[in-house]
Amino acid sequence: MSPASTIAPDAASRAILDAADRLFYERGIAGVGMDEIRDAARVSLRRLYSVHPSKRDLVSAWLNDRHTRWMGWFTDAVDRHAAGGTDALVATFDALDDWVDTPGYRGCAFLNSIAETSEIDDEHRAIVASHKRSLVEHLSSLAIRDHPDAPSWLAPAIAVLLDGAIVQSAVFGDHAPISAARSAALHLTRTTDHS
Amino acid sequence: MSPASTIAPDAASRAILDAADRLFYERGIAGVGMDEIRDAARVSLRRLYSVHPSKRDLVSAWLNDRHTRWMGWFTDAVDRHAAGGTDALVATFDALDDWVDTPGYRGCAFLNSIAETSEIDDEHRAIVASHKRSLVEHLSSLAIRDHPDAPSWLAPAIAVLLDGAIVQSAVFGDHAPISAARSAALHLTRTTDHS
DNA sequence: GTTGCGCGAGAACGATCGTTCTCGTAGAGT
DNA sequence: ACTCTACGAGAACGATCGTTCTCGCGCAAC
Repeated sequence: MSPASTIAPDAASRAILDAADRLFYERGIAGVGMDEIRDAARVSLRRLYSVHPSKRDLVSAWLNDRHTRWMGWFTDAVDRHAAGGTDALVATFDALDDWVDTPGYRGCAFLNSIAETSEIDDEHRAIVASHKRSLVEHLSSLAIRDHPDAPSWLAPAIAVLLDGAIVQSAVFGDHAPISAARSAALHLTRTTDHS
Repeated sequence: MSPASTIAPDAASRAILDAADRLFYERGIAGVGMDEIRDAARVSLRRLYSVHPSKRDLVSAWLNDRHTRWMGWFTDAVDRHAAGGTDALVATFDALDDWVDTPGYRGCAFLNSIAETSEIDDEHRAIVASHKRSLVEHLSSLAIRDHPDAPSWLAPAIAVLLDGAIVQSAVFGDHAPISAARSAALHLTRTTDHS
């Protein structure tokens, strides 16, 4: 099937997406050339372009891949922190706390990618919007489960707090915004339950 | 002093910063070339570089200029909306509502500028961090004035809600995140006063 | 064994862009 | 009037980068 000297196609695809994830996230989309993706993924430029015919296509594939991986990590981390008894909506900020400590933390890759592209990139915008929408939906399901009598704005407000804490912790480089957001979330979940 | 065929130096500086503001904000820093700044500002490339010796220098000057102008607009808008009797901290979201309706709204220029530069730009990061810090400080002064007994995390939490609402309204293109954030802010200001 | 196809390595191409240089000219000082 | 300076217009340069092309080799089919 495939010659021994070349990597299997699916392994190459995985390596490409991994390389794109690391490089695009740490240095921005415009700051990384296709040749750097090639070097990091250990594939030829020819194969890179045969899998992703353009950089925009690669960026779309990267965003889609990161969406599923990030959501998986996020739900796991929230479950883990909520296992101790803390409210799941509040535990989202504990998960965020873990993330910020990761070396190379640069905020939300989706928000960053939108910020650096001009208005022309409709496809990337759509992916980012759908990512944020599914985040809000996940928080809504948590809210309905744990706070069925809370007002309908609770989950969207938690989502706003989350995104705000993500970007501010990236700007300031510390955990202060997260802890303020967590305090607000704790207060909200405790005082809006039967209203 | 200055020949009739050339614009006065200070007027040229103003025109350059105005052009930079419109173009950089709408299309991103990397998406705008120096020649487009020149065309929009109606100056020569030579004068542009004599005022700002590099694009990074121009970006720094633009960020500093936008900081003072944005803070002026923001405090005015908050005062205007708070004049009707609404809490000043809550009125910040009414000001944000006005902003989002502005044609060409693309979120926070400072967050966008950080998102598109790699880690190398220490100067830009410092300007953005100081901008956000003075925003938090302004909110803190409002909180101390109107809610002296509120917990210390109230103002930072409002700041997180503000930034989250700014970026989410840019991503979704609607006012829903702002209204959710406003509801949360209203609830927080009403229920944390004597604790 | 020979032919042909597919792929990796990397050169090459074309566009973009930040920055500098050249040239022509118009005004100021004397 | 002459000269010198300063400036605008725009060409030019060099670097970067997305994308494609060329070359050469190795595996496979017959």
